[in-house]
Amino acid sequence: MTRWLDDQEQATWRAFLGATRALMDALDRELQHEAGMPHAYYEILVRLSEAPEHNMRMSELADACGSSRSRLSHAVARLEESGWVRRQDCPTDRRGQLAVLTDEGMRQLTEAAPGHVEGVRSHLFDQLNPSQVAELRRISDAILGGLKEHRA
Amino acid sequence: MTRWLDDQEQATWRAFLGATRALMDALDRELQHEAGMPHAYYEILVRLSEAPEHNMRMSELADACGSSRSRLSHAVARLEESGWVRRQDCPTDRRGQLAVLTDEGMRQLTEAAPGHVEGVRSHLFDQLNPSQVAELRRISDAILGGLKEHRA
DNA sequence: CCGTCATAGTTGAACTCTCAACTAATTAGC
DNA sequence: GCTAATTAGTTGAGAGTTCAACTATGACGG
Repeated sequence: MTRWLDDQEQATWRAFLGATRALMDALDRELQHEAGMPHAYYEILVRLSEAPEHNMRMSELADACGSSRSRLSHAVARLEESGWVRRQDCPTDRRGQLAVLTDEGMRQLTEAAPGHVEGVRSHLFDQLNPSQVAELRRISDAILGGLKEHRA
Repeated sequence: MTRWLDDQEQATWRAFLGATRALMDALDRELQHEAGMPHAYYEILVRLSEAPEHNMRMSELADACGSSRSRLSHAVARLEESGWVRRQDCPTDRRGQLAVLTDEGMRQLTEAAPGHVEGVRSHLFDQLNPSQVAELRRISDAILGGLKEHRA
């Protein structure tokens, strides 16, 4: 009954696994080394920096980062200790919290960004031709689409 | 100086990030739920099951799994507690250790495999057409190749 | 041989993530 | 309005990962 992987699929799966793991590990290591934060935390700062007023509801932010609420809660607690984010009560829903990017957080992000972008470019985009980039986009969208359906 | 990402690259990067994260999270959750182990541990069992005599040197195994030595050491310790792997002194190098898949470990793997493969198929391959699978393979190889060069 | 350097693997602490349980506030049904 | 069900977010414990420090063995140059 099991629909096993054929050789082509098996090889693709292992290559994909190896590549994404190595890529993420490299970016995480670089970011940790140069900016003192893991990639997941960097992404939180990015999302906040793009939000109006540099703030977002916790849930919104969790969705944007593809993170669980719990994970985000712990992460924001950590970022608060660093002084890069602060929490604020939501004015329209008394259950809610806003995560707000501080000026110091924005400064950190501005410092970290060039190095990280260079990492993404050199490890990923420099290795692919334009049509591969386009295809990677379509492939990623397809995977994400499938997973969203599964959840529904 | 910084080679920033253009819109197409930015969108591709975020889609890729979201897709791989969601995919790995889903597979990890399924494996944890159905087999009581994370994906990284499953991979260790797979590699051992493919090795002659069901055993491998720790370093070899770490390389095969794209894992650090430390990570593997902790993981094998955990798998040893579960009785799925055991350690054995290497006969040719007194510094070395062999990780050996136990019969019970093999049984666990055999039980876990169909569910996991179904996950990989439904979440990944069912979402892609054959040419996308082929392209994903080439893209993954390119990324991996680039990272290996970087290290050298 | 002997000192130096590299390799194999482990360890503990600090950190991050997951999961389930929990509080508190909002919404929906009757 | 009042109770029940959702939703927002937090918390603590347990599990996995990272990093640097460490032990022990093997390899190499003189």
